[in-house]
Amino acid sequence: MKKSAPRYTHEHRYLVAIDCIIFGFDGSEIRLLLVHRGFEPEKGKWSLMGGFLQPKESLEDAANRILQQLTGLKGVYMEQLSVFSDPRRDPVERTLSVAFYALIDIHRYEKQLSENFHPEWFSLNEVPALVFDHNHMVELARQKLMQRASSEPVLFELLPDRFTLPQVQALYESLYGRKFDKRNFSRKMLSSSLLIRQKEKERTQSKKGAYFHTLNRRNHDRTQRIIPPLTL
Amino acid sequence: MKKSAPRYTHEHRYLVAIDCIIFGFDGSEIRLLLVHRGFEPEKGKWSLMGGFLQPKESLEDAANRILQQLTGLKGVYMEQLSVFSDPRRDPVERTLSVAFYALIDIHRYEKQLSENFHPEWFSLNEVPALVFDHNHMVELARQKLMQRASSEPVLFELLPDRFTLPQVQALYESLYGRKFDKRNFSRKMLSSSLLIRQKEKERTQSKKGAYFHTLNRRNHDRTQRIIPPLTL
DNA sequence: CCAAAAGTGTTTAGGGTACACCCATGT
DNA sequence: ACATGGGTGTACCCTAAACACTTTTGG
Repeated sequence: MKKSAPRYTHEHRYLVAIDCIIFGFDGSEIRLLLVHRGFEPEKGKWSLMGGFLQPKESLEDAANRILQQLTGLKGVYMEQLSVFSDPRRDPVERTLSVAFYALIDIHRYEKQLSENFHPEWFSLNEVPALVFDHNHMVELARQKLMQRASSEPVLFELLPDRFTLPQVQALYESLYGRKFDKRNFSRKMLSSSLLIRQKEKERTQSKKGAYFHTLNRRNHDRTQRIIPPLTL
Repeated sequence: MKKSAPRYTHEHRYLVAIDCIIFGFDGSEIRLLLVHRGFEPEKGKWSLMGGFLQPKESLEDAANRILQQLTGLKGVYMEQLSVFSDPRRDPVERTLSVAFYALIDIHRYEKQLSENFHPEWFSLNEVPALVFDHNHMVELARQKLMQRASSEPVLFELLPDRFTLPQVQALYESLYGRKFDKRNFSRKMLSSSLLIRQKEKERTQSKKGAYFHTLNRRNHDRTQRIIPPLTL
């Protein structure tokens, strides 16, 4: 009730940061790309890749810019997670942070681009202590991704253009921390008509070889529950 | 570990607003509480209830403050929806807006408290043109609520302490814009053991009267998919 | 007695789950 | 030949969906 006719001129302004939770998949488990924080406070500690919002960009623009700085990738799948706004989350000055999570094909990631940040991939199960509330962000992103992936085929964003069914299964198992039955899993996947089986096989993982598949982009568009609830 | 730290002196700072999408249920359909915007630009147009973030509060604090200003209610179910950050969304000055949606028991809402804002309840199907990107926010909130409600019993936040099964069904039907089969619906609801049937009946809607029910808060806590997917 | 809404049970079909064996190949 | 991982089919169960009649009571 304190302002009867609020003018913008009397309002406070805040720093706005973007932090990116970058997921990748190494073929057997989901990983997280972290960097060494390059400035005080908490310089040198592990951190999510982040940056400040610039005057002429939207948050989505900023997130893409930051992601590209680190990975060299553009046009990556990305989603807003949440804003973190505890007044004391950054001890230097009050800063709001908008967290985004991104799913990238780990093989397209170009190491050399980002040497300044000393980035490293961590297993989702072995995330080190991070600056500020970044551990919390990671945990929330994991949960949201689990939820999302149970109703939409987003996890394919983590896979290369050609992938095998056992790879897909390993991906789901890694995210949900569970084993799935091979037969049921492949039946579900194939019945979605999301996958197109190739003639070639992948032969490094087994003697018999596993068929490569590609995504059927046509069906991929429909956000309908193509992948059934997965009975999580 | 922290040293006397530099401020982030070269970074820009931004206005941060909060906008609340306030849902209610009048017994037959879901409604939206809108206010007359009290200041320029777009003064007098319909708008979501909003306000600016204050220096010592988190966004959640601010959203609760704003909601209480308008409705007199505290401790309301509320959730962060998204941040809207198009650089040109507010023509006066760049403003980020964090949208929250809230579910309130429309009967607890106290008209008199909020006369300054000339609030009015609108049917979700007849939302007028709103300022800035508020129509977009409403649409997104509706979608998110639908999603949420299909896996968690959140919609009970819209109902009074005692309610009838036909009311619950009308609520779901209003949100999803579909009819459900009475028999299947009540079986699902009752099998969740979320509801406790009372001895009294509600008698204004029908001659026979419908049993009141209350929420079983014990089961309500488990976020597990108590309410089955509802086959949307 | 009639209108209006509330309450209740059965059948069927589809999808999820559990479960075990053969296949292809490199060593 | 054998070890390793890849691929496939069947039976059961549970849940969702479709569907219609009886009950209550105010007018």
